[in-house]
Amino acid sequence: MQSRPGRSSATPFALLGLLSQGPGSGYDLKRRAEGSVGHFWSESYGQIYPTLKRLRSKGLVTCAVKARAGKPDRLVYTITRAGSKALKDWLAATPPGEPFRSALLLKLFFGDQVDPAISSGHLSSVRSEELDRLKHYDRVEQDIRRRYAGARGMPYWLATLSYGRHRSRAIVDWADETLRRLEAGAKK
Amino acid sequence: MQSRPGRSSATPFALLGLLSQGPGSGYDLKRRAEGSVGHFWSESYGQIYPTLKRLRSKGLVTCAVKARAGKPDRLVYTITRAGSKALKDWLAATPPGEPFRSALLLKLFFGDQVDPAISSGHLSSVRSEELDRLKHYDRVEQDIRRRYAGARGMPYWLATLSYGRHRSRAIVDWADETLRRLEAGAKK
DNA sequence: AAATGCATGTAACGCGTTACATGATTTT
DNA sequence: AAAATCATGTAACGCGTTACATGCATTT
Repeated sequence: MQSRPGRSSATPFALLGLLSQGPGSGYDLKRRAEGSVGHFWSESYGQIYPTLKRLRSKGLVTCAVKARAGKPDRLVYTITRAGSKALKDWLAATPPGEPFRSALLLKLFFGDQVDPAISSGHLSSVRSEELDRLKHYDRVEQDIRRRYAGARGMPYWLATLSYGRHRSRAIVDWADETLRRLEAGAKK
Repeated sequence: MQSRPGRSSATPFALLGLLSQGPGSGYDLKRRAEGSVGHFWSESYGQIYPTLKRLRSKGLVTCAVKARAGKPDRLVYTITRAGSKALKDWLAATPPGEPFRSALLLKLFFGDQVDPAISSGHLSSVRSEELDRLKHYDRVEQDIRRRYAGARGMPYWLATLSYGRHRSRAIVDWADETLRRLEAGAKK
């Protein structure tokens, strides 16, 4: 799309991507996101509903009202040819460098201001969080291999999972190494 | 500090942390940040100047005007006892889980919508970016070891650098692995 | 009777970046 | 003569989250 200087948001394209896997309501997309791109992407309703309306006004999706007895109406969105084109163009564009900000590293960086046990504590915490994540990834992998066996997207889905594994593994290793070093330094 | 539900920003504490290493103006702090926490934290003037004023109104820093012939006046901020206390309290508090969002992974996840060469291209790009970063980290390490030899904070500064290395290394490994797998899958 | 799930949406808020405004000095 | 550096700030904007509002159905 256009967009002056800084502007740009991946959110509309995340939604188009999810819709490329099948029509759905805003509510659906939220749940679908949690069960797939959830490890590295999240959307809130405050983003989803307005964005779907904008996508519709641009002709990138269509919307149909599905009334169902007893339950609330659903607004089911479907991606259009134009939407599919827009998605593909975005996918082809070089992703922006991701500026990363870490409060953990900030705390660690100023670690000499506090008792070393505090920094060690932070490190131990993230270490165990990342170990939990690694276990979680194992479960997710088995789950999607079973549920979507043979799907064309599978290699790509597994690739994003693998990223998570490498990332978590690296953090665990770093935490171990850093805990050892800080301990050794304090003992001196 | 307090702060209802969602609120919280590490920015004031990043500035307090930088001021704990010595007094400085907003301009100074920006440059100081770039040369130290720059790899994992950044602040813009739009954040720095208003935040310094707020810190001052809370008594966490003091401000003195330094006039210098020829050059513009400087507003030099100094951390107070109360500021130092606030910083230490923040450092001791458990850092929040960091929600990470990646446009790269989003593009890769929907990779089956486009030519595989596009995903491979993205992977190659990040791979070489991270390799560049690794080289950069080497230079930075030599630099700070020389310039600040013996400093109390050194082990902590090196720890954050090490994080960057582990992270970059992991991304390179992942990219290599993923490039191989996608290639193998396409050939089948 | 209360809580949870389904389903859609809006309003308010906070954070952070970018762009702009100003103005003198020094470097190219 | 033009550009970069020093130095401080404000205004506008965009993104994203949280909280709120509504209302019916099902589960506890």
